[in-house]
Amino acid sequence: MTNRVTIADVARAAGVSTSTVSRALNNHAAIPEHTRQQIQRVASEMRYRPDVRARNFRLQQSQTIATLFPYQDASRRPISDPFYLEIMGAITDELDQYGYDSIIARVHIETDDWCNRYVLDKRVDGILLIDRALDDVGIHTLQALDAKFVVWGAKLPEQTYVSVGCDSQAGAREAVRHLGQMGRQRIGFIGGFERMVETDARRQGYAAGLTDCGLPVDEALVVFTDFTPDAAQNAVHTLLERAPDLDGIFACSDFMAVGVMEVLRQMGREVGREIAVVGYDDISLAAYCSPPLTTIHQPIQQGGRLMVQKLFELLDGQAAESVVLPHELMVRKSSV
Amino acid sequence: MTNRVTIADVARAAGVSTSTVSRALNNHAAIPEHTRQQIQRVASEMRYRPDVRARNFRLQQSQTIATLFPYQDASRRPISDPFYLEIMGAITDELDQYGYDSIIARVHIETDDWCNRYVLDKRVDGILLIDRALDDVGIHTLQALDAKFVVWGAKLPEQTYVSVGCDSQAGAREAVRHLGQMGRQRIGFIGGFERMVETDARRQGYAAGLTDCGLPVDEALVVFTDFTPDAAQNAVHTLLERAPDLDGIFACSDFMAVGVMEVLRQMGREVGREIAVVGYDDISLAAYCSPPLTTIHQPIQQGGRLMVQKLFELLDGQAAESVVLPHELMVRKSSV
DNA sequence: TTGTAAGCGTTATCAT
DNA sequence: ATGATAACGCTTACAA
Repeated sequence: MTNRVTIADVARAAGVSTSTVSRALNNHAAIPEHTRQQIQRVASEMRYRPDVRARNFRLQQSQTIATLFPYQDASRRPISDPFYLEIMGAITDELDQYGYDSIIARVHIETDDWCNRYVLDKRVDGILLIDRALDDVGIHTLQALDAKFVVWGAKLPEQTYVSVGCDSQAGAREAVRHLGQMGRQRIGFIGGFERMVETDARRQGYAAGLTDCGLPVDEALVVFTDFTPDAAQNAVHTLLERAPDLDGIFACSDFMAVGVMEVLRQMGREVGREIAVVGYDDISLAAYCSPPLTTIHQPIQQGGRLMVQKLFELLDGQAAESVVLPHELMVRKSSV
Repeated sequence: MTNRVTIADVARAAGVSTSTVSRALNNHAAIPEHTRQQIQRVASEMRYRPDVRARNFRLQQSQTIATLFPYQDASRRPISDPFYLEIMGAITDELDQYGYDSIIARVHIETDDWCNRYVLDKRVDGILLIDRALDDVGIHTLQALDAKFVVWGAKLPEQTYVSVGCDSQAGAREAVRHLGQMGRQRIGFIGGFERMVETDARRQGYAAGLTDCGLPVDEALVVFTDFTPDAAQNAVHTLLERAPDLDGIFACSDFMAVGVMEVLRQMGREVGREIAVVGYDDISLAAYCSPPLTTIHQPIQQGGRLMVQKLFELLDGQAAESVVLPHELMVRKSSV
């Protein structure tokens, strides 16, 4: 209904062929300077804009990438998790620099039919996957399809694809070691879906941290649940039933940790003094909780940017390397 | 490099023409049941998938909508604001039901060149705009282009487009009235970019609420700043300098309110008793702050869903009506 | 009921 | 340096 001005209209107005217009507009070398400027002037006067659909179709590209957030029915980390949102923002901003659009969607972790939708249907040129399952069927399919994608997370031993992220195991280990150093003896673990890579790694790091401190690993102190403050609150009750002498909690995300702190407050247990709490992610609100939350900082902005850059290397036919980003323990009031 | 199976391949394999395949795959009425099934079987055996680019191009559609977040350089509400993220999640989920993709992007409030990118370039079929400026150039352009779009926010008096959202003025008024009823006398206002519609409306509601309570409106108690916790912290300092007897603060977003509470805590001022704080949005963390944050609840999920539905009505050629959603004062510990 | 052919708007090949 | 023309993969008149 609008934009009915096509390249043919411009060609007619400029008295040349569509090929010449196309070349002029794409700064083709064979077009002399003055012809190019002349055609570009006509085009802009006519308010001509190439139809990206036609262009992408012809060029067999999409100029779009998909940022996908896996979820699992039972333990569905909502897309409203601040960590997700922050990395989404970072990715979107970086993509914008490249003139690419970004599709955001949630995909079920147990299936790979979304690979069809995004890869086979040619909806996007590449995929950014935020987190993954231990034996991720979607990733297998992406590889089988020879799709270009980058995964958020640390590089796994046998990994044959590109990932960008922090070493969750090391981060969790450091968090728990910190709790131990503060004199905590009975430290609980609250994680998300057990089969997600990051949760699994943090679970291992938790155990390693306890061992580092000479503390026993008690399975009763490990709870897996939803990635939500609500679920985390229930987990706290469970933990306290199993271990009334609990004096420390390591939560797999700040989003959860916030719920943990709130329920403790409601129970009249002073966070920091009675029970220390450490989270993960260092979302922007972490420093503003009360008490401010001790957590493992992940360079989210940098990570998002890097994922995009790596993806473009892949799209460019290069062999990109995975990168493990540094994390940092942010000691705040919730644990001291 | 993959998916090189086109409709022509299927036609050849099935011994029919491409038109017949196309019709069979699109459940065209003229194709007899058994032929259809036969062709569909062949297609799925060959793992055929239509190229959405080609299909959309031919159909002159995009099957994609853009969810755009306006920002302004000076007062750039970051896309990481939990409210933005939550509504983005709601929209994305609803869009998924329709089989549509959602492009997420930030657009500068002072320009309208993004209209070219999304509308003229035919990148999307419609637009969801989250918030707007008082005299929004982008919206004017969208209307001039006859684009299909829905805006988040309450319906303005002269408004000739569709919007979905809560009545910010009424919400703010209620928030401030609540503070007044709790005996607060010196209530400050911390808002975002002054020329954004929602901030402006809340500013007006703030004044109305004060008047309702028989309190004077003091311009010195009104501060406009960035939509971030950091900025809100500075705003608190400003307010306290101007009015050391400040006993209440109404912040335009929970994201800001969290920063407000933290800085007050750092200053040793007890939130709730000494200074009451009320936020806006009721983001998922609001109930988990400490103290839990009194705020104006907006039905974000419902709002996102409704925006999508309204947009599809427009795309369908219908004349959709704006809808004002109910808000609700959530009284929590930060104000009592 | 099915096939032929045109066309969506662009770029690329091959001439000239 | 530029213009015809084909082609990208699909849908849809129009014919048969």
